[in-house]
Amino acid sequence: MESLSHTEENYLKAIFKISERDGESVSNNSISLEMQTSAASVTDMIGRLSKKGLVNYQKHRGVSLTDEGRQVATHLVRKHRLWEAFLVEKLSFNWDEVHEIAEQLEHIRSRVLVERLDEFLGFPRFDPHGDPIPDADGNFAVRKQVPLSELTIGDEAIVVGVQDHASSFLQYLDRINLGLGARVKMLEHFEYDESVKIRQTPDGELVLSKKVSQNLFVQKQ
Amino acid sequence: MESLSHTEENYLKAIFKISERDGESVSNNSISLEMQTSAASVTDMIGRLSKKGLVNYQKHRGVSLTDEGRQVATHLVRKHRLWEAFLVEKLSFNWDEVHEIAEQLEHIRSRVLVERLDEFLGFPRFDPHGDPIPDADGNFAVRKQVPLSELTIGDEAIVVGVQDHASSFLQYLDRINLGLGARVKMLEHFEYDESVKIRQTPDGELVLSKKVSQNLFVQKQ
DNA sequence: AAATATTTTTAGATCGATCTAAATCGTGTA
DNA sequence: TACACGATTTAGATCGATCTAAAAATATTT
Repeated sequence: MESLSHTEENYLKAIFKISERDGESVSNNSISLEMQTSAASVTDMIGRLSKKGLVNYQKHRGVSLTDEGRQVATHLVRKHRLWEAFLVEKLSFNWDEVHEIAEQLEHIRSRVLVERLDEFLGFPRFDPHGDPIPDADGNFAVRKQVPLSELTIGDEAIVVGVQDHASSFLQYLDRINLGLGARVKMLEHFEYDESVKIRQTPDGELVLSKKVSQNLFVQKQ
Repeated sequence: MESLSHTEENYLKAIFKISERDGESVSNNSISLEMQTSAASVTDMIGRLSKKGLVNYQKHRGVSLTDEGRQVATHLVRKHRLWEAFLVEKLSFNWDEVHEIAEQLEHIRSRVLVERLDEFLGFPRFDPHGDPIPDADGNFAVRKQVPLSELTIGDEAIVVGVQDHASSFLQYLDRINLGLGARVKMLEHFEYDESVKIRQTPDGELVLSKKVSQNLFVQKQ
């Protein structure tokens, strides 16, 4: 396999991401949205990826990853998340600062580098945002997590991830001192605006908006 | 300054390298040789770099880096060598395995990443091959080093660098256990083939070919 | 089902990076 | 000095990645 361009890799990653969210078959439109590019460019690139056996494609029928395409995509996700872990754990970056840099680092080509990095980091299973780091075979750890908004009164849980990765959200969480690993207990749902009140043990009580509570993943205790 | 393509960066690095070796003004030919590309491509790229103010150029007159071009080039060298140090010091790569990977990593764009990496490595002043790592302002440490071949009988010295970076040379040095930091004493010059005999303290005596002794840098004690 | 809207593809262009082949420039030597 | 050779530039093409505008296909709505 001749090696892929950064662009081709980015398309594969986008298709992977969309099909995780919306199902196997992905529309041209959703790709052009995700990639911030024109539909015409997508059609063009899909043709090239199809010729290389990385996606299944018939005109007007949507596109899906082949096994090989999925493997490339998950390896990119693996690299991206390992680099994010490196930046946060070793170079003291904050979790809202690492995406852009990892977006570049994920294209570095060296199988042994990735495995050495994994080892250097102590084989982390989740990245700084709580997203699972796939293993070398592309398998993702699964965790029974739910949005914090879905806890019922009295439930106790631990914050394990975020749905939204926007800097502004991550910085907000820093500001209220609610990060991964925080222990929380659901105290109250307010019907009016669907906000919730929680107790963060041991700190104190917090009211979180609907948007915030839906974008935090927790694992029930 | 809009950011440069990898290709543009590679040209700047090549021009920097050649002008370090052969003097300020660099010929199209030497660039095409260094970059393994056609003379026509070089003319084309030189035009673009010139338009961006990174090189001084007049037709048929050779090319030289502007201050800005030199700054870009030294920053690339800085990144390359810091990443090499990282790969060897932190990820246990051997010194003959890191060039290719650093060649990719040097293009990662993030000023703060470079400074954090430098700090993480403890502000190393030399890379795993003994080459100086320029500081953030592009200044290179200078060291009064000479090729081992130039030592006179009785001179004692420490191996501080290599001229040739070829894997085969580095692996040969590993094989004979002569690495950076080795203490050596010049014992004898053989006129016949210009090989030399040295004592490596405390290990023992070694005969090195002309080629090897010319490609090892030492610092007299 | 027909009309309308949306999505996708095609056509045709541009731009960066590259090539080969041909033309031109510059220099050292006969 | 003029010629010839090597170095450099120009001309013209290709390829990947992108765009806009127009055409075609599909989906939705009345």
